[in-house]
Amino acid sequence: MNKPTEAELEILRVLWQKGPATVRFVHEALNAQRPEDQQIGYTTTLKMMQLMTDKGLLNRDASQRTHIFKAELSEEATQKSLVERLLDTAFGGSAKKLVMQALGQSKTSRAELEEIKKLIQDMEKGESS
Amino acid sequence: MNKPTEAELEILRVLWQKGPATVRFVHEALNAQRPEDQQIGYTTTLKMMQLMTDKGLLNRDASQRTHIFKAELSEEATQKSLVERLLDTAFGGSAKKLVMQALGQSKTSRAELEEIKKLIQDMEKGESS
DNA sequence: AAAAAACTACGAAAAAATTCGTAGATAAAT
DNA sequence: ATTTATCTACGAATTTTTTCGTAGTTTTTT
Repeated sequence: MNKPTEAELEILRVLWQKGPATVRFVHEALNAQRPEDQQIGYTTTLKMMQLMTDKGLLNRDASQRTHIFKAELSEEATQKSLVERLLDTAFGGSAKKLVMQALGQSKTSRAELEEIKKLIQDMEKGESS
Repeated sequence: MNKPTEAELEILRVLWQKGPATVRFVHEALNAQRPEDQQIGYTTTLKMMQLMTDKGLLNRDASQRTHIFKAELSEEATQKSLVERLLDTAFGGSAKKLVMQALGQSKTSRAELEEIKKLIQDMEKGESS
């Protein structure tokens, strides 16, 4: 029953990528990605992370004055539920459509394409029907 | 600049699937999918569709008293922008991760897998680097 | 032709998500 | 030892999204 909002996802992304971190660290990472004219305040990030902790999205180590937060759910688990949601809210359950959209619009590297192809081949092997 | 909200998507889905329709029709389709205890009011759907029309998401034929609405953007165009959004809000731009998630969790038919593989092969051909 | 049902318009309440300011405490710098 | 910077807590303002009630018309039913 987890559906992180957009703002929450931004924070999760930082934590997934950089590992457990302080509010300050996350905050700076967020603002680094934002245009000059829409930087957010420190307390906004702080509040956000506090709320996320209450919701169970984050986990905090408060043994030091400066708390360390980490994502409670793995990147994969969260992505899975997001894809699931997108799949049936917007794609009527068709993974093919989604995949083709995703590949069609982004410049995916050759190496990545190879990996995907391998995955597909494995799936085809593993399937009986 | 299009990012339909969840509630808006629900309406769009009806219109994509059923074609241009009245508020009444959409409204009933929506409530048909909802549990008894969270049905929405008619004027809610109406207002929603009016707002969507203002935003340019819908298009209305008001020549009759009972207006007929249709989705302004095609299902594909919208899906594209949704995938785009998901890609960079949750997958940090990595189409590979998204694709692998999508394939990993759904039972995609062998035929569909083939189609996807073909797409990938085409992409690999078309690329120079 | 009166009553009931169905429509749109529209203001605004309610709910959800985001943002921020202030206060009080601790640590760091001068 | 003072001042300055940094942190968390927390209430609340703002913004966005969703919901609905009321009013005024037109159509349909009785």
